[in-house]
Amino acid sequence: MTDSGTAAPAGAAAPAGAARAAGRARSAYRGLADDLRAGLLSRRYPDGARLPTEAELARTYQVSRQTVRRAFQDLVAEGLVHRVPGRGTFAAPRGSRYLRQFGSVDDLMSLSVDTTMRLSSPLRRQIDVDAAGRLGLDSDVVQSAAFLRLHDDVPFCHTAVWLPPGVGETLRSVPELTECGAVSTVTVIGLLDERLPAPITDAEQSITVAAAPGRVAAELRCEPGHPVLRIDRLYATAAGERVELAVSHFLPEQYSYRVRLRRGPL
Amino acid sequence: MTDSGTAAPAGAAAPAGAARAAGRARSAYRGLADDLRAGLLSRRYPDGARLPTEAELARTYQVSRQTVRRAFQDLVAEGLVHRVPGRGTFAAPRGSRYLRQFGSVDDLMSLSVDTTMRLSSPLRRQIDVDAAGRLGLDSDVVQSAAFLRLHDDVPFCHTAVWLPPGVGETLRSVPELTECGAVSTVTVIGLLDERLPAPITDAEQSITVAAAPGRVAAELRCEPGHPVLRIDRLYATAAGERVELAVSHFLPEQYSYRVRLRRGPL
DNA sequence: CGTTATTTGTGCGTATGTATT
DNA sequence: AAATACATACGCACAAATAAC
Repeated sequence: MTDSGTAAPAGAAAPAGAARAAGRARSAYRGLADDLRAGLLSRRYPDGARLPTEAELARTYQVSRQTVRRAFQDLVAEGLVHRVPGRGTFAAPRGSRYLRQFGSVDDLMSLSVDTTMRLSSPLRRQIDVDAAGRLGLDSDVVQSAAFLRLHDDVPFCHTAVWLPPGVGETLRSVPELTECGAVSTVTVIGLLDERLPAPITDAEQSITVAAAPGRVAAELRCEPGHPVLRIDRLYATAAGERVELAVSHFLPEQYSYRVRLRRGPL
Repeated sequence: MTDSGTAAPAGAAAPAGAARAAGRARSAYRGLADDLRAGLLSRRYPDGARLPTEAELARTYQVSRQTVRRAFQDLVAEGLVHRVPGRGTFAAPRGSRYLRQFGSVDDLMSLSVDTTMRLSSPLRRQIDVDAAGRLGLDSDVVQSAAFLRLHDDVPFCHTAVWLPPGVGETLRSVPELTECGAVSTVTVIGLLDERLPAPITDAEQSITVAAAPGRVAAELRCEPGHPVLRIDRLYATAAGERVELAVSHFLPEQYSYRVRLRRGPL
């Protein structure tokens, strides 16, 4: 047999043929990719393990080989598998465990899994030429807030955020950002992603060393001028609209930044 | 007309029909992706500009619409374009200019575009339990070297590298790594990529702040203990074989690390 | 050594769905 | 309502790499 193929000269595209009990539909290839991703992250496919072939998956999932290929394209792009012609598809080493899976925007959003944030300066209107410039605004008006991030009640990071006025308005009713001292596990970027019409797809980071400014040092309980890791992040939508500038100072004694990089073409 | 399509019931795959004067072939969709990528990086498509439609590209490049789609899939994965159903395909903002295009392994290889490296400690066999452990070796034997990276003859980074013995052997005949004081524009990772059988596809980074160790400080001409940006990089092949550990100390006054992050699924 | 079977890679045609204009 | 444009899905043919024989 050449491909898979029962007969069906032209597949009706229908929501996606196969079963789908609860959740929303998604597409066939995404569903398959989700399944495989789960297997990879859960170590059901250990490091280096060979995954089923395209033909096998096409049979068991009752989809065409092309659909299987489409699913694998995403997994390759995510660095979860690598493929070798004539040999097969293999689970990429090191699934997750103690290592941050991959430097992605979603990672930044889920930073809060085992940390909490405590608001130290509530969201309010402000004039800031520099921040407005970096956000690409015409005027100098921004909205800004500041908070600490804690791990086991110990502060390890101070973050200040600046938002375009319109974007800040959408967060006006969020108590986590308006009541001084509020403790929560939200992230600003997570809140924005739920409220903005366009999803946040890009983040630009700049990482360097800085001397802790007075106020930051006071809140982090270190001496002013103590060397800290400074990370600036500028978030944007796919269309390039900049929606948040965040400047964080991390205590290096308690934090190191990890990323995993992949190669471009394949 | 539904798709593109002249007739040709079953396309002969042939090297790829169209023109190709000099270089090696590649595939049709990669060639198209290369062309579009060049146009995007060169600002021929400015920020937010709308690119030709799938149908248009299929016509002008004499390929099927599927092939155009395949090319766009890569560009989307690279974050160079974003697509909106019913509207079109758009150049992602901020092509390159003063900003490092994207945090990828290739970036690290081409770090040397406007910098030079000067060998301060030639490649030689050595015992190092820690490095061997991080490289996943059974024995404690490694090969190691150290060098400075210069910009305008000013050192801004000190790097030490450790290699598994077998990997180090492949670099034995490279004068840039064996003659003390040698000045060049190579990168260790670039040299390895040319010589190893398997390509290097992964790099894992850890970034933190450190006090400059004595020897590093002396070579960077700063006081010992000066706060510096420390970046550890562990390179591996797709199969997970670790081939190089590099520990770099950057003078933060002259260097900041920039990365651009993209969102996972789309 | 070549032959063959397996497995992924490339290219194309087609049909249909959905979002936007 | 219609046209445009991207998204999904399927099928097919052949190429190229790999491994087993």
